[in-house]
Amino acid sequence: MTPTPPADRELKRGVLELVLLRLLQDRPAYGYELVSEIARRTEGELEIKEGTLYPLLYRLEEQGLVATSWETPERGAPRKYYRITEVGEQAFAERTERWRRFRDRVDAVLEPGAREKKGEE
Amino acid sequence: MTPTPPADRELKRGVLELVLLRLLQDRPAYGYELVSEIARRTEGELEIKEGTLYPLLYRLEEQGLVATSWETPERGAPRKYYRITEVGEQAFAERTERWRRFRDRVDAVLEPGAREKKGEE
DNA sequence: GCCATATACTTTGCAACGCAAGGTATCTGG
DNA sequence: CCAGATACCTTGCGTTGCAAAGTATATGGC
Repeated sequence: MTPTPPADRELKRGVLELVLLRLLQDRPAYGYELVSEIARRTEGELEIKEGTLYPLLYRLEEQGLVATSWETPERGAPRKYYRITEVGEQAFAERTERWRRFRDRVDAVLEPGAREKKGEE
Repeated sequence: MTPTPPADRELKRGVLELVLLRLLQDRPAYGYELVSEIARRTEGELEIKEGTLYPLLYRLEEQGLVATSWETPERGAPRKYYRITEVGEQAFAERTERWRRFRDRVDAVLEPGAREKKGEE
């Protein structure tokens, strides 16, 4: 018996990058921090594991949407900070638009009262 | 060279089954018909190919969410009709709820004005 | 000093699923 | 008879979330 059916796995695909870019818009952050930050900001709905986050960040970096820099705090292990780039901002805008269109289309289909409304009956 | 990077591909995952169940709520339909029906009802946003649809339908059938029956029209090739089951109706309700929660969480994070609103500043 | 624990990053291998590409069979029209 | 539309099915691949395991540094208790 799963505490809360984590069947949402597939739902996350396609929005995780978008969500990450959004978080980095507020301020640069390091990976380990983002794991809990995502869970908090999405109220656990999009909780991800390290095995998901790091490859995801590498992809964003490859695409030039984020840039990195190592920083060594007074105490604790070194951190790799990620910040959003200009290109990343543009990508964020585009992908947000895409998400909204997608979301609206799905909602329109799900709408119980929709039922064709094409005119004919 | 992909004409338009099908980045939306990943977005579809997780909602396609839901959308299919929704369409079958209106009336039973056969596979080939659903390909164009989905495109029409979602204004092309969730357009899918046969290579996607059929395996998807098999999965739904395995899960007992839809049932099938062959029908041979007066003219044309035989058709395999899919209709939603009782279990399918329940699954639809649950998954719709899940979609709404997911959608709202994503929207809440994207919201430009959100910026923490935790109380502290 | 040593070891458990927490922090922080990385990698490997697996499974799910959309899709391109190809295949089969039936019917219709020229 | 054959081209094309209809309708269904299958194989193989790429992407990506995740479990699991590994590395390294710092801290506190003994």
